[in-house]
Amino acid sequence: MTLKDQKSDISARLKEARKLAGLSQGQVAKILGLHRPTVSEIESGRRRVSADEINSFAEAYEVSGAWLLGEINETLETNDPRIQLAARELAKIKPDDLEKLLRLISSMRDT
Amino acid sequence: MTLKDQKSDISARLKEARKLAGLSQGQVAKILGLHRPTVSEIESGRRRVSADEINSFAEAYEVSGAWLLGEINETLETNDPRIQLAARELAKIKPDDLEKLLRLISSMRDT
DNA sequence: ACATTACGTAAGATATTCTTACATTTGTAA
DNA sequence: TTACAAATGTAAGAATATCTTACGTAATGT
Repeated sequence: MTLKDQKSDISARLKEARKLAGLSQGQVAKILGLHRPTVSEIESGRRRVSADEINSFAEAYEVSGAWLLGEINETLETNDPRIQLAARELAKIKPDDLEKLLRLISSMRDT
Repeated sequence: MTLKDQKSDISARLKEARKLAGLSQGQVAKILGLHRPTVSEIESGRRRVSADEINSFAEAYEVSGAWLLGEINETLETNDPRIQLAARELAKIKPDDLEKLLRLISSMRDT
């Protein structure tokens, strides 16, 4: 699989975000501790971007990492008979723990 | 800079999310088109994770990429054994139903 | 036009990742 | 416990990607 075939085009968003931030590739390279050609390669989609680099870019450009990833909010339907069965399983968990669990899961949940 | 020094520990979240999804490394590897040792290396922090891989993991585990990036505040003690136990129960529920279930319970929680 | 800054790219050196194989751990049934 | 199976960890050479420096072109401003 070539790099160009990758579905999510983070490179375009990185380039767009950089310009919105009013920064040059050289400035960004210095901030992130990269070489300038590396930034060029990234924005042209010839070089991958790691998780930590995404976070660094997001901070430098003041955008969310989620936006850089191209995450799309998806809605979903809530009517399914199997839910009630699953809910009965959940009911076995102690209320105190359930509260914590819900907070954990909701923080992980797709928006 | 070694890989372990990277501030955002996406590897730990990937491992946690996989277990919550009830998947083995082998299953995940097949879904994402990776070799199983690669998943192992990723979860141990010895291999980087690219932007597209983050999106793929997020979809497979049904968590947000933002959470995998560590953007969402982790206010919870995830090493609490009681929560791990509860999470194991939740892992038995089919991923498709999990999100629906969470919505149901969230709506019940508000009173 | 000239100077300066920004950006793209080439090429060899370096580093990472891939792939296969084997080892270790963990879970489970006899 | 022992034995077996499944899951995970890891080693090592091959394949690939990235780094680093250098040079070239395009854009911008004076």
